[in-house]
Amino acid sequence: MAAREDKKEIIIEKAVSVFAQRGYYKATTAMVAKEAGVTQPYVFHFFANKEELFKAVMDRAFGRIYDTFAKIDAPADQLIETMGHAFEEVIQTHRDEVLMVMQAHAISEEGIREHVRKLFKTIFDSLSLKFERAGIPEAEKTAAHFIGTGLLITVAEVLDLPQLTKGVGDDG
Amino acid sequence: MAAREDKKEIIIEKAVSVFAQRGYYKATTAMVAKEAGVTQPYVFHFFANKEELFKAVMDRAFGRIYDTFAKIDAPADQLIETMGHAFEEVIQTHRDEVLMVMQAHAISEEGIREHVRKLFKTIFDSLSLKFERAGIPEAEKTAAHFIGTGLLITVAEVLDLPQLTKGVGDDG
DNA sequence: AATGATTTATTTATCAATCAATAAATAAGA
DNA sequence: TCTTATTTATTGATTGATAAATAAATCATT
Repeated sequence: MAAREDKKEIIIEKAVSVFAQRGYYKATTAMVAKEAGVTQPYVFHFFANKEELFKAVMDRAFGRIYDTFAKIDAPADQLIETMGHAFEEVIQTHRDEVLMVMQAHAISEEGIREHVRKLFKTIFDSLSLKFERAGIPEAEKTAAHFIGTGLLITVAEVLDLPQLTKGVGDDG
Repeated sequence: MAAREDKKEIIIEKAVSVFAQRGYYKATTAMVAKEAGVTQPYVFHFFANKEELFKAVMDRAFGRIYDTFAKIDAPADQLIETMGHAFEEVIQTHRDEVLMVMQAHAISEEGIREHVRKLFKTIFDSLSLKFERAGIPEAEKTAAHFIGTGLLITVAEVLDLPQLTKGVGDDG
């Protein structure tokens, strides 16, 4: 029988796709449990409530994006382009996670909103620092633009409006 | 006693703020009814279901943003700046409506998503056309960037991260 | 103008469904 | 046997929605 940590891991993994596809409110703990091959009440053995489960899922998804940017090391004049490509790659390999992260700001649960706030701030700060260290002028503005582009890509994906991203990513 | 259309109007008006403040799923028809000074079932006398009510609310909010841009007439070299200022003004005068529109893409109700898609497309097309007619190069890309900035402002507002919008709006 | 009939507006009461969460019971392994 | 892992059974709370009842307004007729 699978060890406790394994089961917890599986639940988080499956919850990512359930939350991503249905959104926080339409995703039920029963669905997550079913996907993970576990009974619904057993989810609450690992997470105090639905909110805590979602936070764990967000940490997982955010972490992947954070790590993707963190490990990039390119010369200043290619940094933004390289990071842009890296982001596009994450979107392809972990589409659900990225879309979920970029839509999380719309969840009106106070605890979640605060958590999401911290995660966005962490990403923004690390982007700013990276750009600043690379000697890129207006590092913060560039970081903000980077996030704004991510949001735009998400809306284009979710609403199936590819026109919105035609030519996006060509420059900074 | 208020005429039928008046009541419907009042319900939409109050529903805007309820939906904006609580989000689609956490907003209940009972709350909307209470704010409008009406009983909960009576809301269903005007709208077939919660979804239809929300669509009406979205039309109202989107319409305001659309009209704001539509009536702007400025020389090409000042158009984007003028429109940016106009948008900032709408955010101040009708904050709830703007934030709601910019977050609507995260609602996972199929009917709503399709409606939101059409509204976003309408705005994007009209922005593109306006920029194109003004002789602005890369009109579509500019329109997309405009929307992306709106999304960024929304996230900054909702998550209380003013750093994200420091310096945003200074250029195109 | 007063009265009664008829339609329109609005409420009370309630249903059926869903869901997160708890508690108690059982199975498995050490 | 004792602990850990997991399930069954159940609950309490919400919520969108419906149906039946009431009140208010409108209108026709005397």
